[in-house]
Amino acid sequence: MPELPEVEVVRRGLAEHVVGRVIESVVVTHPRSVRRHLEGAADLAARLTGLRVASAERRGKYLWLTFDDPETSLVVHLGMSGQMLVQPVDAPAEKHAHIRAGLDDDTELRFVDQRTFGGWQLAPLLEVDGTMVPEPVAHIARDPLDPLFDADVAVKALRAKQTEIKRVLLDQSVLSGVGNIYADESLWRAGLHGGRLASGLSRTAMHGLLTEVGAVMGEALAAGGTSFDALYVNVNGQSGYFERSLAVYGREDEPCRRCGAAIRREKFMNRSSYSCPRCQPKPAARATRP
DNA sequence: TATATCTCCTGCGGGC
DNA sequence: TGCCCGCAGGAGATAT
Repeated sequence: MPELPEVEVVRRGLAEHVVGRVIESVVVTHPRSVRRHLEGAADLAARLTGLRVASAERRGKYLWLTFDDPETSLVVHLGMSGQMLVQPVDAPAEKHAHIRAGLDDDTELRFVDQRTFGGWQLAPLLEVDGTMVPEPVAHIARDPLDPLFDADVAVKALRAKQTEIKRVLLDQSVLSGVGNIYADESLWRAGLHGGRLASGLSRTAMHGLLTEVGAVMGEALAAGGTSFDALYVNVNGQSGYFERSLAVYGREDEPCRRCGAAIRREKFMNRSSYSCPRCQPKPAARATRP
């Protein structure tokens, strides 16, 4: 499941292998992968063809390519299972390769997506808070690895929410880049249960939590990301190693690495949450939702 | 307006 | 062996 570190690994790969290349052809074989491009697959293919890639950018979990045509950007979201692979043009197509863009160096940029939650779309660039971003990314907050990330602003936005802190961590319009895995890891490091009310945390506690979010993401990025299966890989098809460093996610009934208590798994927002019952005590019932 | 819930999708594993 | 069901979860749509 690609979160910020995994997406950044992919962005770096695109910067190395795709920037400077000219797109010579585009073939879309699964319409759902371009469902957010309302003008349709043929329009996307026609407008991409002939463009030279100028840069690979990222905010949170969104990726985009810019081109020598400053009016256009290609926005990519990997969803749960999306991959951006750079392969020799004659390499066998992957089972779920839904978009193939031929480049001018006899390679292909392929969008492979088993669960089809991700996709490509073309969008104009807008200036938001002093930074040019594609229109679909305009509502996404800066992420903790953004050089212009302001922790004080983020703490204020997080504490303004009258709901559980984990729900707010997953809200990309408040703080971007955090998904289910790193939310659980950050909360464990901060010693906070995800059911705590965001507005009930002190500034100091929220700053501490943000510090842990940045730390866990930085460590994951250094390890090349987290991988549970073949669904997350970089542009060369290689997996990361951070899974080995996860303290709580996916470790139900295993001992907490801090206190030894058995890690618990709970349902939250129709997905699993992992925490330590001793290090992360549940808040009073009034502030907890099942 | 803010918050909560539903829906999309596919492959895997477990149970029968 | 084959079928059914639950699970995984990002984010937009819809409901409250």
